[in-house]
Amino acid sequence: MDGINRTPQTADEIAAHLTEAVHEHRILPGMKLSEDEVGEIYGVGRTVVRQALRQLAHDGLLRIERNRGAFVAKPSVKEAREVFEARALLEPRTARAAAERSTPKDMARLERHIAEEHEALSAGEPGRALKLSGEFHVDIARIADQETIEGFVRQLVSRSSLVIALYWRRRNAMCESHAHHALLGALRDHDADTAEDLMKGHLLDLLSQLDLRDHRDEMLSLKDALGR
Amino acid sequence: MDGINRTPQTADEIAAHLTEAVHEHRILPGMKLSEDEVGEIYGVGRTVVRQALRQLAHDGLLRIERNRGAFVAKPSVKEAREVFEARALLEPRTARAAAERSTPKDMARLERHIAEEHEALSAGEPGRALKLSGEFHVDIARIADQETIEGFVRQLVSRSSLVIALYWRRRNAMCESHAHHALLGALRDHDADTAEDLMKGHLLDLLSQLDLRDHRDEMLSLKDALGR
DNA sequence: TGGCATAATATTGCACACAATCATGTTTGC
DNA sequence: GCAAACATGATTGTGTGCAATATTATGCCA
Repeated sequence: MDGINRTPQTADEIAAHLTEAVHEHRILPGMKLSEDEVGEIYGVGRTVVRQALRQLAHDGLLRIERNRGAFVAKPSVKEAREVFEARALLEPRTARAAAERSTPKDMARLERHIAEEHEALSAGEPGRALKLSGEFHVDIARIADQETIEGFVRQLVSRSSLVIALYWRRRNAMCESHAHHALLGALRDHDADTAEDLMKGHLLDLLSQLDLRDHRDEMLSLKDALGR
Repeated sequence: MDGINRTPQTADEIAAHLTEAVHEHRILPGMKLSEDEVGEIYGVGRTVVRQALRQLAHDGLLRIERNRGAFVAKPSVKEAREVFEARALLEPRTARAAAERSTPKDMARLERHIAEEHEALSAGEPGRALKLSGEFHVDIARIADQETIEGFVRQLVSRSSLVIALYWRRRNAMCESHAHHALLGALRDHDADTAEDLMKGHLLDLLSQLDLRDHRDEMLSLKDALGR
């Protein structure tokens, strides 16, 4: 649908593919990504894999330890708060700009996004729903025609996926699609104020559904300090 | 003073060294950074250089063209506006947070920064002054204890250096150190409102001193399209 | 003389081989 | 029996050689 080549070959494509796997929670925090292993999966040498891994590490998704390997990052509680504070600074104002610039074509795209999100939830694929939910936020920055901020939001959404994987309270469902639906309405009506407020509230909702007590990350870091 | 090893060896060190050169306007937009050349300078192989170059490209400082090489990016007018819009979203609120958390140790560090900035201007080293001016902004994010935003600001400051190299109006001096001095005072007094306002105004001042007329970048892109 | 096709050259893209370093399992001494 | 030191295996770090591709130079033809 979106990509022609079925198997990613270049470093950027592999990085994008791995990022998507993180978004869908198919790759979880703490997992090791061996160069040989990844290279064998995609049928490329270690040189290309290394480039992709360093790229993801630069975005904060991986943590490369010298002569140890690349591990999926496990954001600390502080890091989790920082990610959502940064999103709170960037996204509401970006949603306002998007509301002022939105076109019918953008609206159609967002509607399709929401529809797929619903579909994924109905089909019992929370990972795919989460990925689409993140892409929704990136798309708003794209509608605002702010490529620089779009890059930041993309990175923050990726790291948010890790945060959700670690600190999400309820495993069952993310019943947040109505927030996206409301945002869609504000964008269609070019209601900048409402769009900004909705986005701000949406991000606060997300944050409030996280369990960010201090001892949690210490437990996790201990757990893998002894039990891998 | 800051680094023990005089010659950068690892990819991150080389990337930092090159970034510093961009900040000091010793490396200008459009310049080509050959892998062999850079590798010979630092005494390392092309593998390490390639990692550093791709890292800088990911930050938007370089543009890597396939089988062509790495060239220092030349931000378009749109990109320049985006950079300062992103800074306007991030830095004022971050200055507010810094004002609420600033310690005497932080103040001493900032004072030393400003003193060095003055010194560089007096010594007729505008490049070094510009670099220190950028580090001032990054330091405020550090004082706010926001590592994620600090990373974004670091990237935006780097790209701002490129923007200034391309679109700055007056070549003579950047008499903006008084703005940094005023900010220092607000941070010392824990005056969050003033700090936020000062930062916002400071960024607007910077933007207003740029010549962002539309034809400028087309001229530049034409110039190197035919005359290298 | 100007335009185009072709050959030569230089630079990057990639895979591979060797070196360095860390983790693990074994052995030895107390 | 326990701890520490050592040897072994595995994984990453880096340099180098070959292949692919873009640019430049050259010669031919109109």
